[in-house]
Amino acid sequence: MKNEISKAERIWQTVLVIPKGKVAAYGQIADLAGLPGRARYVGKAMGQAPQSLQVPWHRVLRSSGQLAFDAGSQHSRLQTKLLQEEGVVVLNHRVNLNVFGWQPDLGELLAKLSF
DNA sequence: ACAGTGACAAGTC
DNA sequence: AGACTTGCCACTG
Repeated sequence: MKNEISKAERIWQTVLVIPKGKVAAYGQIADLAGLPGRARYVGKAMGQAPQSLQVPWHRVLRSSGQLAFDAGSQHSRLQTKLLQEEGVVVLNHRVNLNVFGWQPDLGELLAKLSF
């Protein structure tokens, strides 16, 4: 025990702030988590995130709006399903960021992330 | 310490 | 629009 809050935890915390019905890009999460340029690490950290945190990984996708997983894979289907259940329209393995893209509010970030 | 790896992103053709 | 190239840097063996 030594490092209090690892980078991965900051990422998880940030993802947890994504409101239901919205989606965010990996790079965006990395940026909000205070780790600009660490988009790749975000994805890796997601895989390590424990279930107990209930991280809404399905609300995280690529900057282009495409799902991060391979089309047809079990993961992508689950992600699509979860998103649609939240009201997010997923067409052709992608999401319209103009409509469902998350635009973080400074107030909420301060309240939940306390940066 | 070093090299390989990666749920990405932006640029080029 | 699709395929390829480069940059990024934390993590792992």
